[in-house]
Amino acid sequence: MKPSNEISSCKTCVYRKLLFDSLTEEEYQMVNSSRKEFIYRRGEIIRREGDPIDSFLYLRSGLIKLYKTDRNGKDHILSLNKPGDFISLLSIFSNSVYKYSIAAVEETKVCDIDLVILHKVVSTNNKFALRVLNRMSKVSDDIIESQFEIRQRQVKGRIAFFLLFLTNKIYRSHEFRLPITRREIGELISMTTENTIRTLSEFKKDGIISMEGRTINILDYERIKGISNTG
Amino acid sequence: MKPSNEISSCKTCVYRKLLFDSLTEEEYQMVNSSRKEFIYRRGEIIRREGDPIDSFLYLRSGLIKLYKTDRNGKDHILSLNKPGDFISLLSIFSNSVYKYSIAAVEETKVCDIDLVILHKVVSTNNKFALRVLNRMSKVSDDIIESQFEIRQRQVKGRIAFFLLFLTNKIYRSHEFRLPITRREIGELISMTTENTIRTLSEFKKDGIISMEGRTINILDYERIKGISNTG
DNA sequence: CGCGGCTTTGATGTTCATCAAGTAAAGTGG
DNA sequence: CCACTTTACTTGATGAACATCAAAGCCGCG
Repeated sequence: MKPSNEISSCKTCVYRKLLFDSLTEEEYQMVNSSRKEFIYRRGEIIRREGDPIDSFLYLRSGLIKLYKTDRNGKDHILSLNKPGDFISLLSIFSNSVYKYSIAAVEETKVCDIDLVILHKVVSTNNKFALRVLNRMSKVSDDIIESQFEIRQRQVKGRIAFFLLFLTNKIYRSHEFRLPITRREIGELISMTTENTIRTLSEFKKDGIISMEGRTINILDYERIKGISNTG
Repeated sequence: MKPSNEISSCKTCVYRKLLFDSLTEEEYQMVNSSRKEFIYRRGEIIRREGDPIDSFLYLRSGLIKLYKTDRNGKDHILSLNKPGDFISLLSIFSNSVYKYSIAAVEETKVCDIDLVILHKVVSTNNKFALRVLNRMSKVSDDIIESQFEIRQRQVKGRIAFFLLFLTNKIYRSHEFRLPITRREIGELISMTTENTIRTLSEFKKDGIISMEGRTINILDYERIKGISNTG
């Protein structure tokens, strides 16, 4: 991790409108003066479960995973998040330590605001507080939602569901590079690496996707949708 | 569902201290005057997924389940909640409809506050707003946490985990009546009714619990803990 | 008193994890 | 930059874990 050389302007930030819009000029200056930027490379851990929470984080660019390591040392990925989603969960208002680990799965730029400053603004600006909280609660809701979708499917349905997620939510394209390894896909949708690979290979053999290493092309979108809906 | 005959006093309510403490007398009167109480019997649905959210609900007594029905009509229980937990999730600030269904699993008393009133108080009283939101976020966090615990275990570990949940979190006793059917246990910990029954029977045969219908007695707590930790 | 939901057990088959073994790719340090 | 190491990827074989199917007893309730 390294501090970003040039701090990006807030003028062009998605959050500016989304969130900081409701701040007074004075409040905004306060937030902005404490703001730091960091860049993390693929694989770097941004925060570790149990780390003290002393700042409010949000994603400027890139892609991160929220995950948790179980008693056998196996990681379980709770969600992949992109700019517009928050990294900090609601725990920043109730917990003193992170409940999940956060890692970059591609080069990622993160803004970091001192939690003391954020608390100050939140306690004086109600509109802002509600916006922040709404936004953060969406992350939790999405995790619960996707786990519900995963747990009702078997392996083929899970892979299809995951491919649709990338197609529609992350890349908005039928062609993309898988952002995570096959092992991580398994950690996200609760199956083994081997079955992840086998299922992807099967989809390829059946001609519903093409696949060269990490590059995926959705050839038969409707059929994938069908598998996701019935598998 | 029926309106409660006598409205319980707020003086003795767990939430009074937890939450309403931070209200001014005027705010409190406003909340309280809009407050209604309802009693639901075992099996009654309190809210259905998709219902409009027009009130803020909290549990006075009893036990409820949050659940969601999948595309095959199978229910998946997300959590069991008792007084002190909120029923309304964070969606009350961001969504117009419920994302989950809520049903009583035993006779349950619910307080109902008009959402317009709640919003008004929230927007003027910051301390109260944060308390409400913290409290609600705990429900989401708990769901994510328990799904994480469930998905890393196989059937015996799941049943053991569930028994520990009842013992430690719900009843604080080694002897209790199962609040839900075996089918519902399966819906909660993602396994079939048959395997739920088989596993419970096995625990009984092995002498680590006793079981007469719904009545369970934890005979060998340490062994159950062991199974939950390694199963 | 009969119907439907809950409970139980056994038999059977499918799905999936595990194990093994090898190739390919990507870091890493001299 | 190349040898070395590690991590990622892949396929096949095997067996364990678990779902499904079937059949029957039980219980509460209208």
